[in-house]
Amino acid sequence: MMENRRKYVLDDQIGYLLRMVTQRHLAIFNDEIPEVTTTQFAVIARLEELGPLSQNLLGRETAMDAATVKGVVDRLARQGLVATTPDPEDRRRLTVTLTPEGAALYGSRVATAFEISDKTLAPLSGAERTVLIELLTKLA
Amino acid sequence: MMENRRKYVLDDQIGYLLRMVTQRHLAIFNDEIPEVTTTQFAVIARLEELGPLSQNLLGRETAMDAATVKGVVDRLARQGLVATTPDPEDRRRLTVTLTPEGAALYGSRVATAFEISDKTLAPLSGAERTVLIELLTKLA
DNA sequence: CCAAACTGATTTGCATACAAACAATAATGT
DNA sequence: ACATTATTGTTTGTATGCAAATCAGTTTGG
Repeated sequence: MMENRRKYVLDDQIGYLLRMVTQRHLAIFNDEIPEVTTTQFAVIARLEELGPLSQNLLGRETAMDAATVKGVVDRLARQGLVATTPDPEDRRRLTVTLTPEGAALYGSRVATAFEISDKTLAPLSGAERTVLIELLTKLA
Repeated sequence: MMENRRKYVLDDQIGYLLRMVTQRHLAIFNDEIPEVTTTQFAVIARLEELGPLSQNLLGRETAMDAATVKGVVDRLARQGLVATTPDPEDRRRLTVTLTPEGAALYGSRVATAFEISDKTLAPLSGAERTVLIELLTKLA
């Protein structure tokens, strides 16, 4: 008698693994860069890379929906790391700009951000890291 | 003149990739099993696997902290999928039990849960899936 | 035995995350 | 021109997720 039905082991499910690895990564990030969160840093990095963006476009560039990006931008603005200005061309738009303080934070923390990625991947060899990034990219 | 400093490309960072893959997975789950969330299903699956557990232990078994698991259990209890009873052995403890309704939901949805994992991994070959799960397990 | 340390649960506060509904504005087709 | 449609941003509601503080109950060391 063969038991053919696979057992649903939570720990083997992709969703559960993603959640746990994310938890570990967030903890490392929070230790190393307590001033901002991962999402806030993502916004700053994109603004540094692409220059001023409308709030909606910024959301698309950082994989956040409109409601989420609004909250993130609000909190960054409260910290003085970004500024928002109305767009005279399109009165619906809100342009989000990196402030000098935001740019300074980015400049002083990029190296640490790389270290955070390294620490997260520390249990893997170099080759394994490359494979993992490739596979996750296919799933993103 | 070699530019030696690596550029911080958000899309290559493990944290950003994890967030995007998780988003895709959550969307698939929500499509297929709208009655409960991924975390709620994780709680149900663990209770099915291990039987009644104290709320704190349940949290450890599902990688949720005490505050988070309380919310999840409360919402599951409101839906009648789990029940909580005080533990006479240790008056601090709250025992969480799967109700018949919860067990029925699990039974009727496990197969779909497998399909969800499959759909999430659909862009990968069988060999790639195995590798990915192995690598993520090392990072969890 | 009993103070100190520990554990279980709750609460508050903050930060994502997404769905749904909405208002204002812009673009489009006829 | 103008009604339809689309886009941008805001708001509300629900659900994680974690830190920190607190309270109640249990265990342990001297």
